Amino acid sequence: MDIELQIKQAVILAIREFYNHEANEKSIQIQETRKDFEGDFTLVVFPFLKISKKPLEATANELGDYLQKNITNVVDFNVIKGFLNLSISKTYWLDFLNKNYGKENYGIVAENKNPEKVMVEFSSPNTNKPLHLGHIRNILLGDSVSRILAANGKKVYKVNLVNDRGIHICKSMLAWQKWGNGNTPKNTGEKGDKLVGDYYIRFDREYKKQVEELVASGTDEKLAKDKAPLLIEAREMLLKWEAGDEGIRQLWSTMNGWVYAGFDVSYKKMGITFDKIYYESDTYKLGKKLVLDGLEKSALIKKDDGSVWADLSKQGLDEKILLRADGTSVYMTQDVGTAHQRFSEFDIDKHIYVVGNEQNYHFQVLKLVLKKLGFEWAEAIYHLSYGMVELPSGKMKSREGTVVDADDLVDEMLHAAREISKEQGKLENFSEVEVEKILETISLGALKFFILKVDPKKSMTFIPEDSIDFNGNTGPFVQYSYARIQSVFRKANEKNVVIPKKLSPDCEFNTKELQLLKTNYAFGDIVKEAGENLSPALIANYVYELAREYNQFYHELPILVEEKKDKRELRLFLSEMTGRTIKSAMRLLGIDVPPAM
RNA sequence: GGUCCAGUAGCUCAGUUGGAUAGAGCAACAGCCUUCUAAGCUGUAGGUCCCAGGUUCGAAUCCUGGCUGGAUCACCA
Repeated sequence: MDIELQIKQAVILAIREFYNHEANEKSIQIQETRKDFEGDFTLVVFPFLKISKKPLEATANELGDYLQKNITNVVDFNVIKGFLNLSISKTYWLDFLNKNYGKENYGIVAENKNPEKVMVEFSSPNTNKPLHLGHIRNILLGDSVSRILAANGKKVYKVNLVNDRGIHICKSMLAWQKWGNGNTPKNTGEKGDKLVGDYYIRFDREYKKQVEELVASGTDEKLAKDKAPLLIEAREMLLKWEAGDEGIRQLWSTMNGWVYAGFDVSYKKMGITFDKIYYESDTYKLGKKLVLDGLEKSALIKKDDGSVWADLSKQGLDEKILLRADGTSVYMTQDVGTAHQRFSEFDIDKHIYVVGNEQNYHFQVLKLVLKKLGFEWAEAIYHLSYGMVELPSGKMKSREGTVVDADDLVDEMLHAAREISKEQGKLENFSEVEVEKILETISLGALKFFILKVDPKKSMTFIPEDSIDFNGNTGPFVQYSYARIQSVFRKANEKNVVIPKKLSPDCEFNTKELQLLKTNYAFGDIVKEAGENLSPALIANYVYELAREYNQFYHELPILVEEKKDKRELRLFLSEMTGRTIKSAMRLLGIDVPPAM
């Protein structure tokens, strides 16, 4: 049984016996002992003083005594202030090692027989411009969260909802019609999403020019923005699209096709896949029927002009429109529809939306509307909200060209990895194919780790130089530690050192070995907790700690030199455990594992 | 103005849900390559945890009030 649980139960018994009192679980706090003190686990004694009616020292000693006598694995204790530090026997830790040694995926739960089904929606790009750094944060979070959920035994569906319709697409289409000269990705060699994005920018430029001209000729600015000829044309195009105009539809699907080809390249570069891709052009009419049903049940209200609203004033919000006066639907209506469709189609138990925090209000409302409509799964939707990615120079603005393009960024990371490796002569003994593979692994690992280590809900600053740095709290450092561990085994093998299947019971630890062991011990809990909090950052920061412990440890303790046999075996054991834990953690983050360099 | 989120070292970030003397990396300084990979390790320096109250054995963490920054408050998606 888990030692922490064992201690907890013993404490309950002790309190019942000594003080004739039923302690509630929550008052019993057991934590890992801080490094500077002796012991493995610490019981906080303060909460029991009122019950024991005895001085601090006496209470702590009494409890410590009881635990030592009643739990075989508690071999010693000491009391410092209100903290009871318990030392756990070496046998317990050895058992832990021996038990988990054979597990290839230590800390990861296999898929249950009857798993909870979770859908994760992420990426969700518009088809009028290429992916940028903001999308990268979204994509990496979505991918990583999916992996963490899967590692907790859930069945995960990764889905993408492409926003392929609307006025913004029409702007790109119109600009291409006017100034495109028949350019295609094929005849220009340009990536499709970039090509289309260029025309979106072109539209904006020409549109601004028109607005300026109108203002110069005396038109009110607000009016000018609304009445610029280009915008009117784009609106007309959208109407035609909605009416199913064949020519427009043709152009639309051609240009979107270019964009998808471009996106595929970007996703592939990042190693991202989806189980299903939804298109808004297929789903934008969904939800209308559900809203009308809700109206019938009087869950919603109809105004004089015929528009339909949800009244959320009781929940502290205002009213939200769901159907316009002309009966057409809005974004919210659509989301109600797609959610309903997904819950019935996939029979999912939970739906996670990875969407930026600018939509916090939207998802708050969505949940309330679903509840109003009477769907019992309304509580099962979760908005994984994340903050913006800013640059040292400030915010990214796509129209002002200050965005960091996703492909460019990945390429730059690769370039930096190449330069640094060349400079240090790290990859001299590898073939060209191997070198390319390693560089890709490292540069992508650096990017992913840099993004994921930050708490999702916080906005973050992306510093290009720091992201490319391979020292310190970075992906390459974690990969490096793993590679070193692999190297230990390779060298051991060369020297015919056999790694035993089981450690002998008289194997001794020193403090550093114990530290590393305890860090490994925590991994399973971290995975579980990260799943509950939907936080890859937790894993990232943890695995960095582990890699650091490892590096400090092995720096001082050569393994393969002459020393007592069981000591050597213990270290090989620890290496392998640590290696597996690091590898598992990297996989949860979506970071590739490098070979032993 | 209403609502939500954030504020921790010069910079970028952790801080295990209220515990012991608040931690890393970067940048600065001083060291460590015949040992397994120096993409590393050791040390020095660096803190009003935004401010003020409150809750209690105990607060970076919880509550209240302020300050600063961000998001949002569309018949856009």
